[in-house]
Amino acid sequence: MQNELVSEIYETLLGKIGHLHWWPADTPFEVVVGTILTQQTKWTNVEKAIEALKMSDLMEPEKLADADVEQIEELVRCCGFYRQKARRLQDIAGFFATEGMDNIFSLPTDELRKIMLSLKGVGNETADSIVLYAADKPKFVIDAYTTRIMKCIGIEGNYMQLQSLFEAGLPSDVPLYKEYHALIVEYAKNYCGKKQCEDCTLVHRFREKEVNNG
DNA sequence: CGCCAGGGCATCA
DNA sequence: TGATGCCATGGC
Repeated sequence: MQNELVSEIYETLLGKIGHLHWWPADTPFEVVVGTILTQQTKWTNVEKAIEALKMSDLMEPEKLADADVEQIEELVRCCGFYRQKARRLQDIAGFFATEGMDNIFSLPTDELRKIMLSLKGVGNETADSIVLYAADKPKFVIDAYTTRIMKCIGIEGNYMQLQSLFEAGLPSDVPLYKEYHALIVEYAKNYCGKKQCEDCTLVHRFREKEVNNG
């Protein structure tokens, strides 16, 4: 039942928006940096900060870990919460510099997720974004947009419940997970206001289906 | 000027 | 488990 719904939403979004090439980055570590910086911030700000870090030759775990935190603060200031983010970035960089990113990313998916969650500044969404977009392992990312859209359609749940719902309704496929999450974000950004859903044709479509079915 | 952005954490009930 | 306040800059 709900498994079909998950697939149908994907097909609808894909037809409406088309394929996206999301989260372009030169290295997996750059993706990790992006997951922290993008928290509660627009991606255009993150691009500036990433570029600034690269210009300062800090886009490597060892170099970022050894940098002055004040310098990192200035480079990521445009992303907001810059004092927290600078310290958290440095902590994570230190972790990867010590453990070796290849070693960490070759761990089993669930183990990797747990380790990422143990880092300060890494919650459910950021951990899953790292697992999926940096380590290329199948974990479906749930964000505020996903929660909002599903609630509009009539399905509520906490993070893990929604993640289980999506993963149960889809083949365990990394490119699919990546694109689906990207489609949800792109759709919601343009069509779903925080309060009103009047322009949300996706919601209308599935509400009609629901009415017709029962 | 007010609102919100691809969250997470400490604190409290 | 769930709700609340806080972190903070930038764009519209």
